[in-house]
Amino acid sequence: MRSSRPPTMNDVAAAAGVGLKTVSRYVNGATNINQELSERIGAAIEALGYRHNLAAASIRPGRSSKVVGLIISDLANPYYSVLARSVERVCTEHGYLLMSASSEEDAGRHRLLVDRLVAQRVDGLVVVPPRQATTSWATSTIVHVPMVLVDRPTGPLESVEVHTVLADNAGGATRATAAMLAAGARRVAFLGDSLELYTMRERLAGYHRALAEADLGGATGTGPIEPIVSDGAHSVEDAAAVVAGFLASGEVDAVFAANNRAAIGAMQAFATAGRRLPLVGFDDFEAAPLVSPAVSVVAQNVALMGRVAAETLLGLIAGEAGPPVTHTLDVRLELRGSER
Amino acid sequence: MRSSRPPTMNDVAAAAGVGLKTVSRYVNGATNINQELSERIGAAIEALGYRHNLAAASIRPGRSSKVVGLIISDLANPYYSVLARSVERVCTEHGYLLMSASSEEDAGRHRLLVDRLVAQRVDGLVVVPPRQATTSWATSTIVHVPMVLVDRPTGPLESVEVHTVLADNAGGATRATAAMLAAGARRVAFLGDSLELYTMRERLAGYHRALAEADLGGATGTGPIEPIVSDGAHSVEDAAAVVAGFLASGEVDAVFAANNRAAIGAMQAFATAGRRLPLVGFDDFEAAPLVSPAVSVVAQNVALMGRVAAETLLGLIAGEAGPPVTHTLDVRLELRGSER
DNA sequence: CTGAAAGCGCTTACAG
DNA sequence: CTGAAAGCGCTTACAG
Repeated sequence: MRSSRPPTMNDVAAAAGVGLKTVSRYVNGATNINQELSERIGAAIEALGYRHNLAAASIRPGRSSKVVGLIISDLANPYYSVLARSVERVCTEHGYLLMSASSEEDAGRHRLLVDRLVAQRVDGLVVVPPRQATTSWATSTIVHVPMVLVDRPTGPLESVEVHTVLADNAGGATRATAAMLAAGARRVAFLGDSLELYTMRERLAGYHRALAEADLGGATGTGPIEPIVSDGAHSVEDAAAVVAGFLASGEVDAVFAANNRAAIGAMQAFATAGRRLPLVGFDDFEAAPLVSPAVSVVAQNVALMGRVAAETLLGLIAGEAGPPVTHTLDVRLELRGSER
Repeated sequence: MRSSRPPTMNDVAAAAGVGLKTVSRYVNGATNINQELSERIGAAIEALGYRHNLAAASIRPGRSSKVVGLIISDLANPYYSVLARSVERVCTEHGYLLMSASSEEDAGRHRLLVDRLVAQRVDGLVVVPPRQATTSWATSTIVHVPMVLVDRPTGPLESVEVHTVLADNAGGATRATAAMLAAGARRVAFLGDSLELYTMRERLAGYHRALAEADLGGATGTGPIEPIVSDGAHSVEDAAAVVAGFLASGEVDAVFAANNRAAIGAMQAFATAGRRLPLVGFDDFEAAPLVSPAVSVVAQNVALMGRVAAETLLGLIAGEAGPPVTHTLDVRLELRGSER
């Protein structure tokens, strides 16, 4: 089916009886070409089935590949697929193609992907940093290719500043917790995933702040509010089990679910137990507005995060200078009923 | 930050005082290299910060780029992101990188993406065909690069057979419709998206078959069952409006929602009206098991479709011959309660 | 406006 | 086991 050797620009030049350079200009859309030569080249390309080879065209240093790399945790996770789509959209607008890869939250695999993408000579990288980097990967990568971080900042090992796009995790968590406190809850539990995750640490800090502010405000009038913290919501099942425990203990009267797996697990536990507690989740999810009562959430503008990251990267690629900046994007508290 | 000219293999060879070829062997993992030279090369690479240039390495004809292209409708759609993740996983297992792009169901953009990916010299393509191709894009593409179709077959304009991975859309629709008929429904409506979509036509055909079989079986005993068909469920809102109409008319006593936007729209219309009809959807979705009653669906094994497509493509790339085959994967009827 | 030459970073036969 | 030469498909100065 496929011929042994695909036709090259040289073949086209020979067939059209013109110089190689003229074919190159034709293919690259130069306008000032003799009408007749132009037609002969077009015919030769058609007849030979010639396809321009962008990979060959881009090996010359300084010439960009017009490909951007994206490293996320897992493309099947809606959070990351929306992010990827948003990055892709910006790339498309600027004539770039996207190469995306899932690190699966594995630092070794993350490192491998960075190296591979750099070897592939992408023009730049949008990266969700690995959970626990054991090497200063960002510092060594930034030397080779422009890079923007998203969702999480660099780790403590890094000795370089990088452009970063974050959501206001702490602020959102504070508002979510405060909403339940305002509705009369007193023993609000934090239900999150591993505190190795930057986003979880931030959300936990925000939760603590809300409790402290309620104390100061004398909102409850009966002494300090004790935090109740679980970082065991690695999966929906784990989260459901923890919440079942909350229900059984009788010591919890509201739940701040710090990611959407936690929120869904809580919903399952409520359904199983036949009774519910006030609930606010972090990150919106498809089912949230469809159940009864609809689940209140802190919603990140994921598409905007992707757009800002991609536009920042494209700016860097285009040569924009300036010190690295961290964008912290606002989140939205979506009150739908479950907070009371 | 980035030096003017990145170091090349030649620079490494000079710095290490060895031939270019030896550096090439070192970089490509050849084992039979003099220990001392090997160490000098390693040190030079480290000192210079050399990175292998895969783009340059792959321009030689016959040498693969180890990159696979994927064209889907929209990466932010969970159906496609799960498909993409599955393709990515197989690629990873075989040392390939994935370049994915969203066609947005636009034939022109689809064509552009195919051309761009071919120009980029991907080793192969996994493609969701465009809804309404006005050119024989598949026929002309297959000449340049191995290709596997997924979710939909080639259009009528194509004069070539291509490996294809499909779900049993018609069979699933028949079973979904039959389940509601069996539960006593008599006026089951089909609620789908544009019939320009292959999958919609197949699901509609399956729906008709279920009605015809019920007639033959004398399931209702009161004459032929009349089909009620709407292809207006382009969005959740549209679907909700159509279902609101069904409820108001009193002429519909069950709904087969032929995609998950239609199912979600139906749920919203039920919630608004305060009463529901038996419902079965096509394609599982996150909220389906979480609502009450839980929504019954026909579930495709999307991950398996991606895997089969990717493995077929990698086989083609590896040189496996044989006539194109169409894989039609089974779907699963997930009965959760809403069918009655 | 057009072409022959040199070169991009790398690998592939070919000698040693 | 190692290296100098030729070549991959293309673009970039440089002449005309």
